[in-house]
Amino acid sequence: MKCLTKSAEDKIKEAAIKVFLEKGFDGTTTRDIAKEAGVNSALMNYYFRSKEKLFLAIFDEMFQLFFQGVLEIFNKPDSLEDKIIGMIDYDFESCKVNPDLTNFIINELHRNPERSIINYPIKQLCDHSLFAQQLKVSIDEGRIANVDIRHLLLVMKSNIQFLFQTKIMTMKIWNMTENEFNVYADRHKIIVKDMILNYLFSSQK
Amino acid sequence: MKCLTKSAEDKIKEAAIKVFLEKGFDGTTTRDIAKEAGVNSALMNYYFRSKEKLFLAIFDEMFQLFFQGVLEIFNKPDSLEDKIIGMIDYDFESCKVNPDLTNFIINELHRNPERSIINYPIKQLCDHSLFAQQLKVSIDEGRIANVDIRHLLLVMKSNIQFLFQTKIMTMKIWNMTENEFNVYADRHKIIVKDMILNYLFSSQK
DNA sequence: AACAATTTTAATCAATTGATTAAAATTGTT
DNA sequence: AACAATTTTAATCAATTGATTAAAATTGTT
Repeated sequence: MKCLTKSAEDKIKEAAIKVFLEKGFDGTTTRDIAKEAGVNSALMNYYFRSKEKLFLAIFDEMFQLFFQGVLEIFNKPDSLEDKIIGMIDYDFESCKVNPDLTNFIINELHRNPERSIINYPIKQLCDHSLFAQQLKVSIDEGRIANVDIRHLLLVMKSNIQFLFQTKIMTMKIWNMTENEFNVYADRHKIIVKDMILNYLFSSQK
Repeated sequence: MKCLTKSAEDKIKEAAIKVFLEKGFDGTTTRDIAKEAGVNSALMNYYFRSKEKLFLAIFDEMFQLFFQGVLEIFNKPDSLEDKIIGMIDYDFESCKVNPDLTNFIINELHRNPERSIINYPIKQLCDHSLFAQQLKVSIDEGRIANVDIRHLLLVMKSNIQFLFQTKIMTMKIWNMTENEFNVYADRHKIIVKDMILNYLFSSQK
């Protein structure tokens, strides 16, 4: 981003991110993307060769974004408890900023696992994280419940992501306004934090 | 289903359920459905008038199926604790039988909220359920944590549905086989049950 | 300024899509 | 059996889709 005017390639990529996330691969036409980018529709093929290649160019990036909260906090010098709280807060805010992301990742992986290739080494980054180490020590010392890191991460992600994934459904079912949903979501976050921390720290079994 | 041979209309509807759930509205062509049903592709329009009307004919039914576990257990004569366990078990098994359902409902509501109309009165059925009443009594008597039914239901659904929604992602990230995932899922169910019951029953606050 | 390389455009392509039509086949009723 | 109503079929439609092409415009280099 060293020039003031974005290159056509960047404009297409940014437009692709926006439209793909909104409508999914199947619901997106190459003309949608060109229009959103404000470029001639043949340019998409000039720079990216095909709709599928353009999709590939953005998918892994979006996948990384999906795990950014976890990854950023993994190696901070905070306590285990603070990290768990931090990850939940981070995911919560991310879902507000980027409401289509979770659905996009899950749906594309579900619809076309072969196309949606993941290059990002989550497992390695996780296994070698300070977080994993802190968790192991805490378990060994009997300070928290014996729970594998994969289950812990999933519980955190499930409760926040699903809350926002089902936002429209929730609003329809319970007759909520946008504001009422926000209150509901804030309350839910508190419950989820309590529930997870309570499970980990006060129920040695 | 009083005749041995299914009517074309039924065959189309069944095929529509299968294909729509697999590929979503955008990813499905009317020819896909006709082929799956084994009927001439013009028959779809003869019986349902359009792709969208056929979609509407199955969406509400699928939405109902999504909540079937909860609804079936709501008014059973079991204890609150048994019902919570029962709902988790039911959802867990449903996700195995119908792995596309959660994604379908969430994604279609997300993609096109206007098209995906919900007629099923979840709120009424919930508010007037024995479950809601049991929950209220237990809270009033101080036997469980003070948590609104909407949060409780969401926590149960989140942790099970998201587990299966992210099955492919989980298997890719952690390098799991199908069998390893099943072990992982079984273990996760136990953790989720423990966590929820523990939060409700042993942490009055 | 002259030229080559790169980028952008308008026009167009074949394939696919949701949908319609008119005729054919089947079914039910008298 | 004769007939009308219903169901099914093959053929076809216009619109949309991802992609290509050849020419035009722009940019960078000498």
